[in-house]
Amino acid sequence: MKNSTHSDLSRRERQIMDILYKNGRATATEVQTGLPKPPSYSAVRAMLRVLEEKGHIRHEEKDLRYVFLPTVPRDQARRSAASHLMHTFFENSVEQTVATLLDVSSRKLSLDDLDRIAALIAAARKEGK
Amino acid sequence: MKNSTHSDLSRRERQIMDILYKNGRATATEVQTGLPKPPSYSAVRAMLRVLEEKGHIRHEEKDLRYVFLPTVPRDQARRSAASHLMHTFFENSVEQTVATLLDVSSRKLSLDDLDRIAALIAAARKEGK
DNA sequence: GGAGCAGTGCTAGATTTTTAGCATAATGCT
DNA sequence: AGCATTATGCTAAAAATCTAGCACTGCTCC
Repeated sequence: MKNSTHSDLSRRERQIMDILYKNGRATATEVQTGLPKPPSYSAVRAMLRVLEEKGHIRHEEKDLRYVFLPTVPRDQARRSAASHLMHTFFENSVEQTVATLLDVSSRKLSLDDLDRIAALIAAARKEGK
Repeated sequence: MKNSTHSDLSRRERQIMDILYKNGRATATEVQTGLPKPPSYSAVRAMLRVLEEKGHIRHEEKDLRYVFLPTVPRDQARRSAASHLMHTFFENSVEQTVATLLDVSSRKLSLDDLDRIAALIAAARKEGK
């Protein structure tokens, strides 16, 4: 069993996984167009094959095409990505992380959004009690 | 000038940058020990040299040793890492991101912590108004 | 029915990454 | 002074990544 931390993927592999996590699933062509400085189609296919061999992704057949998706469930991937971010950049401080998130996207937040976020805090408080 | 998105670093380069962002700064030896499956000291040095050539890091001399640090200021790196996370895994939703952060570290959060986070929301609300 | 897509599988080769090894310089100790 | 230790600089080469090309299959639409 491979311990597949996001951080021991190669550059292209990581870029591909990012697309897959973002979209949930994607065909080879979609991956190709999503990639920075897109390589040839065959190149993408080869990389997908390797990722599959390594167990990071799997494919399903949909209307005669392959659709690729991560083997690790999205929720789990999210959690570990979030942990890694906090750990690497924010000294594991939720507070600092949230502060930055709010700051980065302050333009796009409505009052309703803020209400919902506040509700999350309240819920956490109740839970912790 | 290189457009240095975090995502077009090689595997080792990324691992090294993570250590540097986490610690703020580090000597070659510290980088070495921080690396998963640590390679030889010379290997680390070589990679640091490359990272420096590419402009991702620089070094200062401290007591006759080199101390390496990222060229991009920590705050800026934080912001773009946080953005990338939200974008890749959370459909740009602050709310969902925060929910996951809270969940992941619920054990470690005191009521005070939650108060401070709530205060951030309140501040954002005031600001937006 | 066959020409033209659009997809897959595989392989060989170029390019990058990653690594170790060796030479050299400065320090500190005996 | 001489030696061990701990740095740095550089280079060659192993290993891994990344890429393109070709062969094959199945579909569709003249």
